[in-house]
Amino acid sequence: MEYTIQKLGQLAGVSTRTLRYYDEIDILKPARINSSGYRIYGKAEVDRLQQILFYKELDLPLHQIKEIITSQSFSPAEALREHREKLLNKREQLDRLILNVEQTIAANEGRITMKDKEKFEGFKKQMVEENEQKFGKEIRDKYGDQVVDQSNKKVLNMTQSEHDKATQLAEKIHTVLAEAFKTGDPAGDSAQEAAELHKEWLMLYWHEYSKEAHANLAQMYVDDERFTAYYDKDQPGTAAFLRDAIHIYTDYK
Amino acid sequence: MEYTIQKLGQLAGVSTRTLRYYDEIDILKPARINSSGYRIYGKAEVDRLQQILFYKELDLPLHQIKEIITSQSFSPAEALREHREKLLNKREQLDRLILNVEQTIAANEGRITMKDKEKFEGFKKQMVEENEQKFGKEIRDKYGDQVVDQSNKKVLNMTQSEHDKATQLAEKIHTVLAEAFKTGDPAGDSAQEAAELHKEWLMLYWHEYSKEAHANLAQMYVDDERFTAYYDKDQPGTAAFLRDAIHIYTDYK
DNA sequence: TCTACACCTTTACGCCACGTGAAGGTCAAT
DNA sequence: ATTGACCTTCACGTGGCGTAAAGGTGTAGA
Repeated sequence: MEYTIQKLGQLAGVSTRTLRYYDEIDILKPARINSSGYRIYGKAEVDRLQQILFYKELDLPLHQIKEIITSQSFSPAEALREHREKLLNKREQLDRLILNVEQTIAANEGRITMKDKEKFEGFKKQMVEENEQKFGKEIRDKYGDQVVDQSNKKVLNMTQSEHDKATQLAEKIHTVLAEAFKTGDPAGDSAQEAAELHKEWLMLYWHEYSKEAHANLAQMYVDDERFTAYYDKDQPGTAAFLRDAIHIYTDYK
Repeated sequence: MEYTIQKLGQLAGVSTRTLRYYDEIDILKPARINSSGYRIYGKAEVDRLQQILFYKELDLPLHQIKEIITSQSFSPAEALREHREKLLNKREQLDRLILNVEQTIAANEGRITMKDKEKFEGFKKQMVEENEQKFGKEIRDKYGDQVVDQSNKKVLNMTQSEHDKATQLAEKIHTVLAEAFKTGDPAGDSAQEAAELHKEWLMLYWHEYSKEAHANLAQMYVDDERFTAYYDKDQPGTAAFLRDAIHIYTDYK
């Protein structure tokens, strides 16, 4: 199959200018030039263009791409494996970024707090601070995507009235919880009322309720400092107290 | 919390040059200038930089970003929701690209064939040819990630000797299958031998075997033209014949 | 056969988002 | 008092094209 410059451009989704530029910098030459001086591309050029675009997707500069695919030690098969690796990396980074956005939304709604540093998780391309970057992932691994995702997903589709209700409930939890915290008894009436209210509040975000998930989430409030900071901001120890109350409420262990 | 230009740069993973440029083009001004002329950034600037980087991740030019975040009708909360949407879109596209790479690898190894057009699926950003773009996804939805992923994943980590063995087995399947096809009986000895060999071959790619997955894959060979083309290339109808043989072999239905 | 129109060509200037000096001032520690 | 890590402005360079401008080519229809 032979292609003119425009045909190839449409096939691959690039402009004719781009193809001429690639010709100019000797990274993709046409298979031949016809009698009128038109550039004609063949099968090999199609594959080569595909290779180029793969590398471009990884943000490699063209001169490096040129080096790579013109080097005689270049193995297309191996290169593809590496591509795949790097794309999977990129997807992980994108996932971090999505997590970041979701957390920023949550932070804006007062469901968690965020440190300045955390605001930029997912932007950094390098693997510096690998620990830090894995933060979100660890939470997910430990408590399951279910907990993190569900609460994020539903809130993003809430109506205004639902949202107002949630805010009101959250405030009520706060006052009842503060009252209960003074008694120091997580099994007491007010603490159990807080746990009950917390369940109600949770139902605005979750589709299904399970005691186990509720208890897990309570533990997460203690383990994840961003949640802890939110609950502890008036009285340190409140997050742990809420966890205890919920664990009693849910008969956990 | 206050930051000097370098501190903010490290926090956000951008260069000081970038921050000075953002100052220059009035997209991100420091909170104040100290007595020595140093740029000092505060909390509001941190948040604004985060917004800018979100938009940059979506490849918006800076002047547009400026317009957006300086417009008084700009709602950060809504913007975040939109961000999330677009990032999810981007991830879908990335998934298509990964699928593309995996298919290219498979094509190179002769497990499927690929048309020129398909070589560029996933590069095109627009939603033209929506049907075509969903192709890979549909296969996944229909047969489950398990079937597609497992066969892709393991082959990418195969050693040379494993790979040689796979190639030999594939050839043997081909000859036995061609022989069986002549008899026309998918329940016959040679057809069942082909099915058995196909299972052996499969075990080089899969971690676990189940009759159901095997039967499903066989049906996919018929439904997905790329596989069909591979099996039918010598004798049309071979893919369907293999499916029948495997369905008998696995007692499917 | 003329004309329209969609192609193709080369040449050349422009642009964005910085990178990379150069030349010099500031700050904290030694 | 010196070092060295900061900061400043000014200014030129660059990558990967976009976008005319000016002209040649191919073919379908009047």
